[in-house]
This record gives sequence, C-alpha cells and structure tokens, in this order.
Amino acid sequence: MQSGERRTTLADVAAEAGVSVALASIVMRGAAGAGAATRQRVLDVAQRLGYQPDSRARLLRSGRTRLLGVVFDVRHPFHSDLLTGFYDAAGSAGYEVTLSAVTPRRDERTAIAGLLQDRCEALVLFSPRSRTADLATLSARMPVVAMMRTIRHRDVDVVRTDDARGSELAVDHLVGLGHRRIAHVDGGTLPGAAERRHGYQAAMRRHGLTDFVHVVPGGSGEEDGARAAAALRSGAGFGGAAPTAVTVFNDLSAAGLLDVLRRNGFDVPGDISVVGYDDSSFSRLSHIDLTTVAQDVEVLAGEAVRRAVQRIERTPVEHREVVIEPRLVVRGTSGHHVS
Amino acid sequence: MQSGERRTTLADVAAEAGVSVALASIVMRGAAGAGAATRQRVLDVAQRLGYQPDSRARLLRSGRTRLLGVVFDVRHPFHSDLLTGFYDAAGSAGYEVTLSAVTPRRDERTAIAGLLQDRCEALVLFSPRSRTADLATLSARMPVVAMMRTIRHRDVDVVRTDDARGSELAVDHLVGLGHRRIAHVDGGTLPGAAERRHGYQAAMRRHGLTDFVHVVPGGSGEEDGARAAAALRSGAGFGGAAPTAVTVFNDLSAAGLLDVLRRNGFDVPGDISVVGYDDSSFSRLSHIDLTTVAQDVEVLAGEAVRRAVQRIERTPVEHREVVIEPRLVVRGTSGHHVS
DNA sequence: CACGCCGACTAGAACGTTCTAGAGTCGGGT
DNA sequence: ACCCGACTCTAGAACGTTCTAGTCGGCGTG
Repeated sequence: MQSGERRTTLADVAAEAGVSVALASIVMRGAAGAGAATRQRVLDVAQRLGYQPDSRARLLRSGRTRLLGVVFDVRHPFHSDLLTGFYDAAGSAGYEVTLSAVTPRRDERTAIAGLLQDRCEALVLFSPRSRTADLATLSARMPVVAMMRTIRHRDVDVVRTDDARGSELAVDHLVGLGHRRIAHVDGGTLPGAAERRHGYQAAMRRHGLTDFVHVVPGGSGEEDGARAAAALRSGAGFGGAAPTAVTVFNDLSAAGLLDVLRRNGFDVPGDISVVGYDDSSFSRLSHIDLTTVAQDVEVLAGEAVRRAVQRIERTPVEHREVVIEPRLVVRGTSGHHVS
Repeated sequence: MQSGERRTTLADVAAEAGVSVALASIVMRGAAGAGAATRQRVLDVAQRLGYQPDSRARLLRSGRTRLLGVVFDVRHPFHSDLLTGFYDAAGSAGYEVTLSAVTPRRDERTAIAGLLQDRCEALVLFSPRSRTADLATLSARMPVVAMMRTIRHRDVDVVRTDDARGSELAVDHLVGLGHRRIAHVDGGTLPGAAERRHGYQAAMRRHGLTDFVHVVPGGSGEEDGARAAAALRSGAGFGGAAPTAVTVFNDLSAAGLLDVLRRNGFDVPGDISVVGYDDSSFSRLSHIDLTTVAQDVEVLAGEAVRRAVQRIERTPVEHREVVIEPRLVVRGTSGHHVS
C-alpha cells in the first residue's frame, strides 16, 4: 500500500465536490459562509477521499500554530505524569502539544532546537538544566516557561512546587508523630535540593529543634540513599544517638536508604521513619509503601499552560512565578515515635 | 520581549546580504552552488538576524519531512527507555522524531490523529492496542510499524521481542537451578501475554515437566500479582504442594507477588524463586532486585527505524516481521532449589 | 422598478521555503 | 577570435492552505 500517489488535497476535494478551493476551506474549518447542502456535500467528499488537512500549509498561511512545545526527560517518571496533565490542560485551552525528549544521549540544547523548528508559540521546559542566560536568550524569541525550578530572570516564567514547604510538611508530620531527632538526606546541588534543605531547616527551627538539625550529604540515586544510611547508623549527628526519622531529597534515594536500613535489621517505621519526595510511581508499590511529598501534577500542568497561553496572547500577567502547594502522602514508612 | 515583529525570514537574510532568496536558500541548507565568500557573508547575516528556518514552509515545498512519528504510552516505563534508543537510531538514519503520547485520558486514536497532521513519513507505534483492521487502514496512507506486538496483516510491519523465547529463558534458568514445580502468572489478554504463556508451556514440556505446568490468571498490575500469590499459596496447582518457582507476566505484577510472599514469611529465593519480565527500572532497585527478562532496547529501536526508513524509501524488505532475541537478567530473586 | 443588502460563492494573493530553468561571467582549449 | 564548460547566481513557479476582496443572484423595501 502507501502508494506513490499524491495525498489528497483540498483542491481534490473541491474539484470532486464541484466548488472552489476557498469554499472547501471554509467548510473544512467550520467557518461561516457556506450553504447547508454544499457544506454536507463537501464534507461527504472529504470523508470519501480520506482528506486530511496539511497542518504545515495551514499554519504557514495563518501564522498561528496553536502549538505548545514541551521538553521533558525520559528518565524522570514524574515528567510522564506531568505530561498527562499537560495534554489535558493544553487541550482544553485549545492548543496542541508537541514533544521533544531529553535522553541520556540527547541533551537539552538539542531537544530545544528540535522544537524551535516546529514553530511552536511557547516553550515549556520540565526541570531545565540550561543556564539562566541561555533561557533568557531563548525568551527573546518566544515565551518560555520553566517548571520545577527557580529561574531569576524577568523574561522567564516559572511554575514550580513550593519545595521548601514540602520539606516542612514532612517535618511537621514527623514531629506530630513524636519525633525529634529528624535528619535530612539532601540532594547536593541538584535543582530543588537547596529549597528542600532550607525547608527542613526552617521547620526544625520552628519546632524548637534547632539542636537536632542534621543534614547528611546525599544525591538523586539509590546508591546515594544507601550511602547516607550507613552514615546515619554511625549516629554522627545526634551525639551518638541514631535519628528516629529521616526526610530524604527524593524517592529513589529514600528507597536505597530504606533497603539498607531493613537489611540491617531496622524496623521501618518501628525503629525509624522515612519520608521521601516526589511520589514516584514505585513509591506506591506495596513493597516500598513510602510516605512522601507529592507535587500536584494537575495544577502544575494547568498553571504552566495558562501562563504560556497568557504570554502568547499577550494577556497581562500578575506574577512571573507561580508556586504550587505540595501535598503529603502518608503511607507505611512513617509512624509514631516510641521512646 | 517576544515582540510582535515578524520573525526573520529567508527574504530578510537575502536582502540584508544582498543576494537572491534562492541563493540564501542554497547557503542555508548547505547545498552546492554558492561562492565561498558569499556563503560566509550569508551565514554571518543569518546568524546576526537570528534566522531560524521555518520547517513548515520548507517541508511544504520539498514534500519530504524526514519525520518519523512515534506513539508511546507515558505510563509504560519501558517506552521511555525505547524512546532513548529511538532518537539515536533515527538521528543516525537522518530522520527527525516527532512524539505523540497516549495518557490515561488521551487514547491511541487521538495520539495517532495528532501525528497524521504532522505529515510524518512513517508511523511507529509502541505496543499498539488498536485493532488490526484500523492499523491496516492507516497503512494505506503511510508505512506503519508496530512494536512489541504481533499483527497479522501484510501491510503492517512488526518489530518485537521473541516473548515466547523470553519465557523459555526464564524456565530454563529455573530448571537449571533445580526447580520443577514452576508456575506461571499470566497477563490474560494483554499484548504479549499469549506468547509468554505459550513459551512457558513449551519450555516446561521440553524439560519433561508437562505435569507441572500450572498457569495462574494474573494481569499487568501489582494487585494482579498479589492476588496470584494468594492463589499460589493455596497450592492448587501441584496437588497441594506449593510451587518452588514462578515466572510472571511482567515486573509490576511480580513486585506485587513478591510483596505478598515476603509478608507471609516466605523467603525469596530460599523458599521460592520469582522471575519477572521487562527489566523495568524499579526491578533494579536493590530492594526488589528482581531476576527478569530484558528486551533489547537498542536493537528494537534500531530495527524499527530501519524498517520504517526502508518502507519510506521503497527499499525491498526481506521479512515483514522482525523478532529480537530477549536476554535474561539474573538478580536476587532466583536461586537454587533446596529440596 | 430601482435600490441596497445579504448570503453563497470564487479568484487570486499570500505565507516562507525549495526547485527548475536559465542568465551571466570567467578561463582555457582550439 | 571563438566556443564551451564550469561556476555563481537569479527569476519565478510551486507546495497546500487561508484570507481578502470581491462577484453574482435574489429578495425585501420604498
């Protein structure tokens, strides 16, 4: 099949229906100005010939593309969730979505360049790692929305979760369960790590637990969490006493930490409570069952689309940065402190 | 920023450089037929004006898009891995990739329709669920490659893993460890489930274990595996004796099964060995550490691209169906049978 | 009956490229 | 001196749409 014949164009449909191309165009895009009978006839012919409008030609002429470009990372499960919400939000705003993936061998520059050619009207970047200056340059060409990360530049919009607040929720939860010796395994220089660390510290101070603040260097991988577990067991932070609870930079690191703890005979949450961050799909596995801080996917996606559309349509915008409230998901790895 | 001014076109560049549009075009696409000095001058001007070619116009004119459309499911982690390989393979074949995602609220039809408008030259569908007839209709319009699934239609190409062989590898591995009472938790009517079930049955027969063949109804979710675990413990299949090993339809189901087993005091792999399927990222978590059957992502992606390109360029094709050998990844959930 | 108006329809330009056909220029071989 | 080929460059059509500016009847109104 897929024969060499030219695909059917609007001209074919028009000829077959015995009308002008212009009228066929009017019918196809549902515009006013065609008689009911003619309209039906054109529609029938189009259907019969299997006519598919050529979006390239259409958009070339009309200037608009109603296309939102999204750069996401295939390695980040959270991005997949966000994508789901993004399609919904874009759809109801009357925009299409075009995707460009970052992979281990395809960097962000390449992914962005791919979208640039597609003439999308705005760029939405999931957890961008580009330098602020590069994003600023980009924003001279089209609206740019950065997600899950702070960018301090007046031409780049930001939609992110309040990560400091997320850590605070985790600490509040643990304090509510009677914990005092709460450690934090951080994410080093990774995006969001500083906010999460500061949130932890602020919450500890607020609860009068300044003396118990203990940050253990971690990272984003399982092995980072495992390493941190070893450091914790040595009990360096609390004058020899092991912490009774830990908040971790992300779920993957938390999983590594959990594993080492359990292997070493610790009962979770009996001996020690663990709270992750991200609500990754695997944290829901009953076997892991991780208490964690969830980002609100629907709202994040919705706000990003809203912001992009506002910029495209030049609607005045109230705040450059939209910060979404996180939500604590209590599962099986956190429990009452028994002294 | 993103001012209302028209974006710079080839005509602008040409005018500024004092050459014709045609020559500017020649320079921009690196074609032969421009003097070195002129070429450099045009390039400089283009750079200075921030010229970005409009792919829509370009492709409208040239007819070709060199675009491969991919439909993937955001929920399937394996698809993310495959995407990585796909970008690589397409890139080195000189093709671009355009993505359309299936999400819980965006079905395959919609995802395909989105790509159709983009005028890609071939469609590659990851684990398509569409009916064969629909795919056949589609293939009248453009080459269609289905992945990870059998399609019996002469116009639809197929690139998939030999799932029967995958199950056989799992069984061979377990038999090699001394197991005889090996059960299979299947995937019902899901794509690939029948092949995996048949592979299990064939391998059991080959090892003379026909009497021990025992298929437990399962599914793709964690809860399916959990349910199957309960059924297994009742020992229905082997005359009251519980199996010493299980092969499971996929990793997620295996994780659910593992969890229930361990919670009920079974030692894995001491009391029972478990083998999953897919090598999902979470199966690598040290906490799960699942022995599983891996699909060769690089090869799958490479073959899919090769096949799509062959169809596009009308190169004769040897086999309609390309079947890739799976690979067993031995981790911690399988061990010697101790009787 | 003339007028204006409205609805149905159309011709042709426009969008930003690529491609075809050909025009000019230069240098070298006869 | 002439021609030829190679090279550089250009004009203008073409791609499949949408949009602008109409044309053409018919009908209600004065």
